[in-house]
Amino acid sequence: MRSGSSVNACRAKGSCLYSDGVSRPMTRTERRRHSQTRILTAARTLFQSKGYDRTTIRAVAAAAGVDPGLVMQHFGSKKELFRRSLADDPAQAPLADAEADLSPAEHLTAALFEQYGMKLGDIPENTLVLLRSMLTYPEATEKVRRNLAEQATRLTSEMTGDDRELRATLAVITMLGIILGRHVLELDVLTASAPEEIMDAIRPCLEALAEA
Amino acid sequence: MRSGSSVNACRAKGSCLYSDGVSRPMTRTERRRHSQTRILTAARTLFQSKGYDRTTIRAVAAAAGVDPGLVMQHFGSKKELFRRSLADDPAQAPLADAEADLSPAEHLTAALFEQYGMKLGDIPENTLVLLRSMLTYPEATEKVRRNLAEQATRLTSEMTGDDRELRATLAVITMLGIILGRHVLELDVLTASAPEEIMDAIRPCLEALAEA
DNA sequence: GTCTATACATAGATAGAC
DNA sequence: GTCTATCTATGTATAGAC
Repeated sequence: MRSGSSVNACRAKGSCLYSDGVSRPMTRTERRRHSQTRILTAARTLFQSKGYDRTTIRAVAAAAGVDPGLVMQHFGSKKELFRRSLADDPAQAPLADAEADLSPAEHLTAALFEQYGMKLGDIPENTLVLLRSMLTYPEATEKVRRNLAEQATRLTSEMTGDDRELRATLAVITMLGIILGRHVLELDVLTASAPEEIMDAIRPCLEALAEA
Repeated sequence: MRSGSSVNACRAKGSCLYSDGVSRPMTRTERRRHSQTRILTAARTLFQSKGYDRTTIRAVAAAAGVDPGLVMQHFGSKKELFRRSLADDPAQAPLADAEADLSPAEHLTAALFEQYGMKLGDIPENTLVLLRSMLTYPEATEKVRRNLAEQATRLTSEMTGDDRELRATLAVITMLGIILGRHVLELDVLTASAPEEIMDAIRPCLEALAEA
């Protein structure tokens, strides 16, 4: 009975309604993609809230409404599932060129806000997945280290002064701290403040770091 | 044979040499304290470097040169062992009163440095144990949240301006970020800089936050 | 006080039925 | 494609011998 098995498949993976409003059985490929997506979404949610170690394959499968074995079938290992949870970054926007009429300090601050500021309100899940595990999962630690160093280097190239590398690093770390405080530690003062308020409050601080 | 068992005990727990240079058998209480200390030291080292989840009772026991069962005997559970690794804070020095001739901004910065600055070079292990697990071990998260909130409140009381609570929180978070970057993430720019350099670089930033 | 042995739970991963 | 059953490893915790 094809319709019967189709109903089962639908229950397992959610709605089977297509854009034309007609419910029909999925192809193998479609169903495969659908499952993968569901699993990946569940994985991201759990990795993000509990970190790598405390997120189990079994819990991911349960949250996705599939069998644990299926998770392995699709992703091969927990490590790989984690990697895939980090991937597919939604358009990691490169730094735009500076407005011509900005001072160096304003420019650096603008660059930081462009990179982080827009994220203060709504951070991509990939980032939060990485941040949550950055202190305890070695692979995540290394990735964060590289990201921060890269961002600091980019800033350094636009700064002056003997200690510009140090100041650039401090600026990057400051933004990291704010994101941690707001989205991971969830300090109530930070979650209660609007992103614009936070940016306004931290701006003088960043501009101070920007100047030699 | 008392001397024989004494030798064994010594090997298990290190030297039995006393201040008078004579090796003699320990009392039960002495040996108990000695074991506890060894276990606690090993636990702190592991919790600090690998975090709560990846630190196993077995690894702690191995590092301390004792049996896993003994760890349980002394501390009852892993949670409790972790708590004890956080305790015994070496003199959590209260904030000293401000020098009379400091501006409010300088005062706040001085207060932060007194609290954190001295730690930039040499952080108590207890603190690092807590920080390493603060993103993944709920009990640690909560403790950090409380600590930060408390410190921010203390600063807020000495500040002015509508957004002083927010700015105080940002100041505290900034210091946290630096400590994380230097001692946990171990960003090479930060580990390579002297504490004084870092303090000099971040001072204008903190003073900017201190002013309404 | 300390260690051996083990109970008990839960993890990641694999093999094969459907 | 998906699920059941299971293997294997490892963890915390306990009971009892020494």
